[in-house]
Amino acid sequence: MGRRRVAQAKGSDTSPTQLRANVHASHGVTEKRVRILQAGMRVFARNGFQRTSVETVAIAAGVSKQTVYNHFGDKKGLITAVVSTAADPLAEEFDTILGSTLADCTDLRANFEDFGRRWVRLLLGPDTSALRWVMLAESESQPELLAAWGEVSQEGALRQIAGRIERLTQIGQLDVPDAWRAARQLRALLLGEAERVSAFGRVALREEEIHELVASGIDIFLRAYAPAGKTNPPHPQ
Amino acid sequence: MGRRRVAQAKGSDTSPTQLRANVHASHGVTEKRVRILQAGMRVFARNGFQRTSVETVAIAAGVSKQTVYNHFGDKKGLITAVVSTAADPLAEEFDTILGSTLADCTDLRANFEDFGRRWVRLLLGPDTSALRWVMLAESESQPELLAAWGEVSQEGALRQIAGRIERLTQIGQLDVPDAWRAARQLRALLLGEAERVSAFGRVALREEEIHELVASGIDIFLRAYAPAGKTNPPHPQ
DNA sequence: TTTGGATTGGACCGTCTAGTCCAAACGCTA
DNA sequence: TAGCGTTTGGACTAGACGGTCCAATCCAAA
Repeated sequence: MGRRRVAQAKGSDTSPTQLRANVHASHGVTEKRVRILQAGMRVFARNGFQRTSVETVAIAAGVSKQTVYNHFGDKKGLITAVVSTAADPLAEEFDTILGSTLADCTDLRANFEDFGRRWVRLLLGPDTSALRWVMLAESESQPELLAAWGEVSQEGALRQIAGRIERLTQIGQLDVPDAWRAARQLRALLLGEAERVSAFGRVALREEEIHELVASGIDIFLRAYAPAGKTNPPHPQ
Repeated sequence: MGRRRVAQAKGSDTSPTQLRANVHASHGVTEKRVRILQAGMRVFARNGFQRTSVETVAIAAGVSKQTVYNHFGDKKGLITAVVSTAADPLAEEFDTILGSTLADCTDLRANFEDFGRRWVRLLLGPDTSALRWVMLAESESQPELLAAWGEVSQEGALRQIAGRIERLTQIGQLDVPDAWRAARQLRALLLGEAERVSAFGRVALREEEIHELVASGIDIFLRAYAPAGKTNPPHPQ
């Protein structure tokens, strides 16, 4: 703990562009740190936490091993930093998704499918699936890692979804006797199936797989919960 | 010419089981082997494959390390033997379950719930959840391990379930337009949710959790697919 | 009793890795 | 230019682990 530590300064800048050419130019304080985090993400996602040595990360980052230890203390600190850096934008993104879907609307099916696709993409898309797998696989040693990540698929997200379902029921667009249960069912249909198809995050889902999978889940969901009067149009494709 | 030396366990030893040519008396030959397998199951399930040394297994089995190597060649062989020993009864058990459920019957809901509970119990009950977790977590190094195990939750089982659903549709007890898709939905509702609740096999499911989870899954399934005429009685509880 | 495979204990090797330590080099800023 | 914090490379410790080798021993069958 007593190690000197550079300022936390966790910028929300996750700009895709990396490898800025300026070797020493602009204020190198956080630069090394960012490079280590990015390299860690790459190499951890590919090889797993346990099977990746600190030195490997250092080399991948073009940095000495000692620098890694200077910044993150020990391997556990490095892993934690990498994971939380990756998981940070997720909750926010989930709110964004929910902000524009599952509301009162004209085409309920299209709306739910849109939500489902974006939710699945968020958790199992190309950017996140590998790291998600690693976290799942090795969370035994660090269970707290899954907390931040899981937030967007756990109780917090579920509560919000249940709220939306309840409101849709109140305005007559759905006929759901138990919103909480329905939210869990929806998660199972979307994320459960997505996780299986993606081998629990080991392979990224293709867009067409996401489409089919979400269409299937939303179909049974609306078949079960669309009001009797509503037509519940089957997918036109 | 050396002594016995179970020579070159490396490459050529791809034979699944060395099938001890039981040169010896009936009892002693397999006894050590069985003890090693049982100990391996215990200790692997608790600590994982990678973090458990061969010597640990040997000690837990009350056997010398060399004996383990004599029987299984190397660590990979040991793991494979342990897993397949555990997974062996699963497929058979699934057939048993399916043999007595999802057939023509009077109470469809009770029948489906019975099937669901037994399926979930088979894959995530107290006996199997720990080992399942370990397999899932460490299948990166040995993907083939999941094959035998996954058989009861993968395509094979799914095909059988789809067959049952199709027949039930033909005799008018269900109204399912796409049996294959419905089978996948059923799996997501039952196993997907069960896996999440059990933290992907890390903790065994309690019987009441299984009950609630299966009741929920079957409820939406029948709500979606019960024929319009059928009453589809909600769970009396 | 002899025989020979099965078993044992333990030394041993090579490799990998987390983490430490340090002196020299570097680069920014006063 | 001098000072000061960061970085670097590399040597080093300590421990874990897979796997091998071997001499001694056990034990049931012939």
